[in-house]
Amino acid sequence: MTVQNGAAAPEGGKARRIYLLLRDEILGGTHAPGEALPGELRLAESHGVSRVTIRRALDALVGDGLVERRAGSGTVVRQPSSTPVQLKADFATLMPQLERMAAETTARLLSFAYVSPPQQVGKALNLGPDEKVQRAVRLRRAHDKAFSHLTTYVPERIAESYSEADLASTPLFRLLERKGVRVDHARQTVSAVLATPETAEPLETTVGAALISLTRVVYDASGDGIEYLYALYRPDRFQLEMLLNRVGGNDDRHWAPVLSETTQ
Amino acid sequence: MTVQNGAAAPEGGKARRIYLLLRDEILGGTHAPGEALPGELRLAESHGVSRVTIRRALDALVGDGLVERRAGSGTVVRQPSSTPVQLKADFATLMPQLERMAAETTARLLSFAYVSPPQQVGKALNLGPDEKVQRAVRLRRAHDKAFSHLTTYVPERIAESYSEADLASTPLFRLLERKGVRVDHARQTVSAVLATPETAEPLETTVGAALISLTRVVYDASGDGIEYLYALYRPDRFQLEMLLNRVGGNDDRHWAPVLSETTQ
DNA sequence: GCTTCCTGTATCTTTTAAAATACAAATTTC
DNA sequence: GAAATTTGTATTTTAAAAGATACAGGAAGC
Repeated sequence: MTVQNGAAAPEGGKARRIYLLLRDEILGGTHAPGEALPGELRLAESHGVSRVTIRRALDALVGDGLVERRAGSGTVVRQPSSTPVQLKADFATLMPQLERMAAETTARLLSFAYVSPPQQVGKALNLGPDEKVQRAVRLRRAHDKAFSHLTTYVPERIAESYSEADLASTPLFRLLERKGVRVDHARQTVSAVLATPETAEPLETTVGAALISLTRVVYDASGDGIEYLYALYRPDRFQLEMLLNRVGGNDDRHWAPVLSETTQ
Repeated sequence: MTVQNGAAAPEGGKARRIYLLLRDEILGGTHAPGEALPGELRLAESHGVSRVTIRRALDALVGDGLVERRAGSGTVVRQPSSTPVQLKADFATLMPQLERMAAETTARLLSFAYVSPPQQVGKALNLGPDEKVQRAVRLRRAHDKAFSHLTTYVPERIAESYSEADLASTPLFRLLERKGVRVDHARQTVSAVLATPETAEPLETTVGAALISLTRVVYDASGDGIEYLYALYRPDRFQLEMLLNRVGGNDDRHWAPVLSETTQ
């Protein structure tokens, strides 16, 4: 990553790079709705490319409905008429959020199979070398817009207590507790990844777009891994949010998450 | 984003796209260290490009020191010798973590100025139309490797109580409390963005790489905004982690974050 | 030792992207 | 209404990326 002595990273289409950057900035709020972007000539100069290239990037943004151009006037960020509702999940109390959310959202099962676990999954769940896992890939939509791509791995011995049909209708969580698994604690990690051809397509986005990734490993009371979740979220349609309070006395002031109801 | 009626997004350099994807997968653990990648021919087929293009992408990975190639044998993911230490921060108790971390890390001030706030910042801090803010951009390194890029906005009336030199030596947080600001609560949001030319360079990464973004707004007891933080993290050098416990009785079982010491 | 599967290397062609440039037309500003 | 600024459009040229193809050479399995 740091070492750049060998071959340099391929530059890649400049128009596309600028398209992705501008899109990111617009969705991220750097360019607020209603605000005019810098002129094409200015953009060309600041990005070190020709105006034609800037134009190609802007064409794509117009195609996405993110900006409007007016000859002679400028290019303006559109009001996000189509996505006024952005889903938010609270970090601190994640599950209840998700369960409540499940009412408004639909989940589609994209794939379902028993496979040998990827190395990292086997390690996290502490599986034997020949133990198999059930892998399920689901796509969640809200208001007919895909916002998350979930891949779950469950050890075969636990997974065999429910069917594919159960999974399609009931949250995995409920199924496990019904079976008598005593869910105890979990560890989750948040990161960022690029959309691949496999994940971009169901999420209705572009290869190379930034996605939030969340990895969660759930354990039972005895410390055995129960479930490995790898979730991808479109940052423009889903946010992970959390409230913190400053607590404690003078010597030990620190932050603690607010556990009450959802923010907002 | 969804609407693809207008101009399609520019395709962009395929070699670069594949380079970024493979890099992402390697750093994300999909291809474990020591494991052989699929052969060039296989990769070419699965990505729908020629072998030459795959080769260009792999060349760049070799240049980054992420993979090793052996003629006749294959291409293998290298053991990450250079970055064995990955920093982790706990979400639930973020600040203590950061303060402790500050001991091992260095921070460099990249820019310091009083400016008119971006629209989103002004709104979040509930500033008047002509109120200015102090903007400071800092770069954090650990073991000589940059891992985070921080931009903070503080209303002018609060910021004027400390100098640029203070900021370089003392955490912003301490400065505020010393001044008598009663830090009360905060709201933070995690997302994912692409590295821009401006952020990629100091973070020693590539334009178009995925970065974790964290936005935090800190309020005082009366609800006034004190600080707006926009942080970018390299996902390969920094992780946001959090432990959860399953708590509550039968009727109201839910998750609660573990507040004790760091995980790991 | 033979076969198979892989990477290394080289050349040539085709395709695509980017740049340079010029000018028309709409809009704002003064 | 003149000037300046901005987007719209078109053409030509240049540069870069991708593809197709062929063959040499190392490594592993049988």
